[in-house]
Amino acid sequence: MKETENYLFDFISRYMPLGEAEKIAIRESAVFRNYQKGELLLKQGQHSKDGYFVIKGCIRCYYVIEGEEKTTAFYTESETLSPLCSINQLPSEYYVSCVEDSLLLVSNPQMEKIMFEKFPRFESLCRILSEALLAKNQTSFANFKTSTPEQRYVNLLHTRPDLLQRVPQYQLASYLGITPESLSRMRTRLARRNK
Amino acid sequence: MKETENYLFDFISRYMPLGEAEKIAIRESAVFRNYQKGELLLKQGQHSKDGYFVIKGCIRCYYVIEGEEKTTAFYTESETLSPLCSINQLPSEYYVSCVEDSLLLVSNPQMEKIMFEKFPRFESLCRILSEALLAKNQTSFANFKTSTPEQRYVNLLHTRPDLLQRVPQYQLASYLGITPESLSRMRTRLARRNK
DNA sequence: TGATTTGATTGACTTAAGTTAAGAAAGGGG
DNA sequence: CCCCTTTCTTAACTTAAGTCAATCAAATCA
Repeated sequence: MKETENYLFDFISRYMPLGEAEKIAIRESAVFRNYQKGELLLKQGQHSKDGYFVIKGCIRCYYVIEGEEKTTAFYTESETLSPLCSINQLPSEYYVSCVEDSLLLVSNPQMEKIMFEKFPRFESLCRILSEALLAKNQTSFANFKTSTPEQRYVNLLHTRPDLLQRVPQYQLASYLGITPESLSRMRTRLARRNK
Repeated sequence: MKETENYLFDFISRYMPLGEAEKIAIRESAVFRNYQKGELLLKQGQHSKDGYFVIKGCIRCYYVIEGEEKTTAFYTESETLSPLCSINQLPSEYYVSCVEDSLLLVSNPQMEKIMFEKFPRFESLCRILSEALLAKNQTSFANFKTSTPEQRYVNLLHTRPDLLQRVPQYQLASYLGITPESLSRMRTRLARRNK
């Protein structure tokens, strides 16, 4: 457990140095949980305000549209899945499942509220993190819009090469906005071209 | 000016009720600025930490890729453009320009810091707003990924019908992830189909 | 191990997007 | 009002993605 706490502290300190008292507070209230490969953390229709910070493993968001899974996001080590429905109070439109056995830090607004009251700097931290996530998300979206499927794939190859190993190809396909068949053909096309 | 302040207060109060002292503080430090149609608020390569809240008008983000403008976002009344480069300190990769004469509230981290120190609740507000923006952005991205160009266009027709009037079609095209020619053909296709 | 499920590939065909180029329509400024 | 710029449309052609179906490979499990 010591190790996973240090992992978390290292991550946080990239954004804000932590005092001892604050570390203790986190140690006392942080909830770490293990999930198994294939486990569902959230189903469509459920109400959940939980957020997840990935210590180890990989989780995935997907929609089911006309019976088809459409994967929209993967979260791996040091990445945060923040809930979409916490503000509007609507039921979830998507699923969250575990791609691998994973260790996650789980949070929710009630826990955060308590922490913010005790340590206002945590709210500062969360604001900064949230702004950073927003910036990252906007950049990814812009990148997606301005690229062809092939450019997206090549880009993924460079920016997150691990994903190609960790995740089945049919999930990557919808993540890239195409069908599994198209991705398969694209790969053979690229292989032929680079030979 | 009274009117534009009230507009801002109304927006904020959707998220958090404001006390009189807080309203006064905003009144004293808020910077409103008018921009003309076509004016550039940010150029590629510039360093800027300014954020913009649109009181009236429309602004647009676009990249220039191989000489082509690729529009990635429009911001209209009550929407916020938060800077992407404030954290990483990198030069901007995109442009921001005014689609129409616009009235904007301008902010930057220095101003925010002063406000946060005087009124910690502002930081709370900014955290909440930022989380809401993140959720909205993630939902838009997921929607984009899981839709065909045609579905995106039809969806835009329903969710932001005003944009089609305010913005030239070639800018909408890249916003939808397609070329102007494709959008034009798509429109005739749809018109023929619905007749 | 053998059987079953799951994931990846391939092929044939359809559809729509990208590209290039030309011309028409609309809008703004003098 | 006309000219010029900007925006939109149309056409012909190329390319690649979607779809459906069959097959192949690999992982899982009884």
